[in-house]
Amino acid sequence: MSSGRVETQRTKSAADKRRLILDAAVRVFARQGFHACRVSDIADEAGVAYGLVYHYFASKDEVLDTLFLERWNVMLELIRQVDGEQMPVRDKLEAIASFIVDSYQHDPDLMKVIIVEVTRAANSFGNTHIATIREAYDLIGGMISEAQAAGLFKSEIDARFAAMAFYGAIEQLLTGWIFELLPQGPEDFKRAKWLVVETVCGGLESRAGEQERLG
Amino acid sequence: MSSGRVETQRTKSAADKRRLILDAAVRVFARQGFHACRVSDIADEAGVAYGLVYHYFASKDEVLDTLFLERWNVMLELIRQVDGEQMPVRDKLEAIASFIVDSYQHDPDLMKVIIVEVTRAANSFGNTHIATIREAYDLIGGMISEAQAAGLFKSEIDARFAAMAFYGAIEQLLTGWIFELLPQGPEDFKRAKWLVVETVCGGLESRAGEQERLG
DNA sequence: CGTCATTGACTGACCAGTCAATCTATGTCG
DNA sequence: CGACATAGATTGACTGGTCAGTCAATGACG
Repeated sequence: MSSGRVETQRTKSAADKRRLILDAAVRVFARQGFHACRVSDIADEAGVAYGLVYHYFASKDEVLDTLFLERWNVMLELIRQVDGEQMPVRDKLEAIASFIVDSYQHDPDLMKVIIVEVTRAANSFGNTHIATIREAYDLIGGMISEAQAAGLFKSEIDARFAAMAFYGAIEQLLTGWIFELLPQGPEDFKRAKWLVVETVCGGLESRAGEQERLG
Repeated sequence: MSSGRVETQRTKSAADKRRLILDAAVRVFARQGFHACRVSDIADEAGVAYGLVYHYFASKDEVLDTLFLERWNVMLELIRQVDGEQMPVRDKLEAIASFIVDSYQHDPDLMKVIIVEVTRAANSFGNTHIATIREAYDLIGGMISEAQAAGLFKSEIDARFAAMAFYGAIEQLLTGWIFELLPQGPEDFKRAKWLVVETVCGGLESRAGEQERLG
């Protein structure tokens, strides 16, 4: 029992150091960018020796890979779960938007790193993880496709394109927050979740506007 | 007259070298990424000596700055022009979407570089050019705001957020093409222009779907 | 004492930017 | 016309600094 506790303690302690480094890396990557920062910056931020980073990770790249995969897999799980449930498309899309916005609200640095250093980095990490990234797009595309088959969504708009537009709209809101171009109070986050879904599903046009255009 | 022609010839020739370097840089940046490429790669690609790059540009950064500003300013001009014209919002937004999609179709490498290396690079070039980038978002936001004031667009959706969602949707389509996740035939480009506007203005929901949701 | 965690000085490679030399085109003047 | 002058274009070897990754030594703990 005592040895078990101690064992757990030791393991936990080791795991904590690893996490300490990961969390420090998030802050450093967010502050300076992946390329602009040195591995020693991460070690310093974590309060550990330079070499320890290489005890837990094979390379600087692997640190970012780990951060990305950790978060993206949680999101994939959420999307898969939502996908399996019986609920209106609109609610499904709102659940996804909510998750992403909540992720940003909870850890803006991490989401900044993921967006800035991975999902758009077509020549480096983005390319490495393209299959994983794509999975999210495909799942969303599937949901939209289903809604189209059910007659709830227009069929003229290719589901894959619509999925990208939807995801892109969300990511750009985060980008707006990252660049401090959009207000980010609790109320703004809450409204943003609804706003993206309303824009993409219901459209920006008011009933009157739409009628005017069509009439 | 003769000396004038010769003068023009010389000037043009010098300008051509500069352009040669810029065009080569686009290809190299698109292929390898800004950070991963060396200045010598640009020189080699352009078929000029290493030092000549520094005759025309103060630094590697300045090459990318130049490429970005050249293109972004053309876009800003287009948006301003559209903004000043008397035409339906939908057509204005479609003009913008068309311009961006056409830009990609005409020079995918350049748009890849601008999106990947600048508009999302929150810690480097994106931050440098944030004021210029923002101008585009603001102009689009202004158009949406006007449409809301005229009762054509819903007023519940903050115009700045809507503008980001709209722009983000377009940029994500380009990202989809860049990562080769979306088909990119001439027909796909044509439909994409319409699709983004239809999604954002009219919404994905079919009349039947919307009625079902509301009823 | 054996195992794993931790340390940080060191190395080897890499590359942006410099610069002195060379070339080319044009202008000028005897 | 030809010799010389000037300025800008062009060249590429070189330098100085940076930094990812290594490793031998030390510490902690059972």
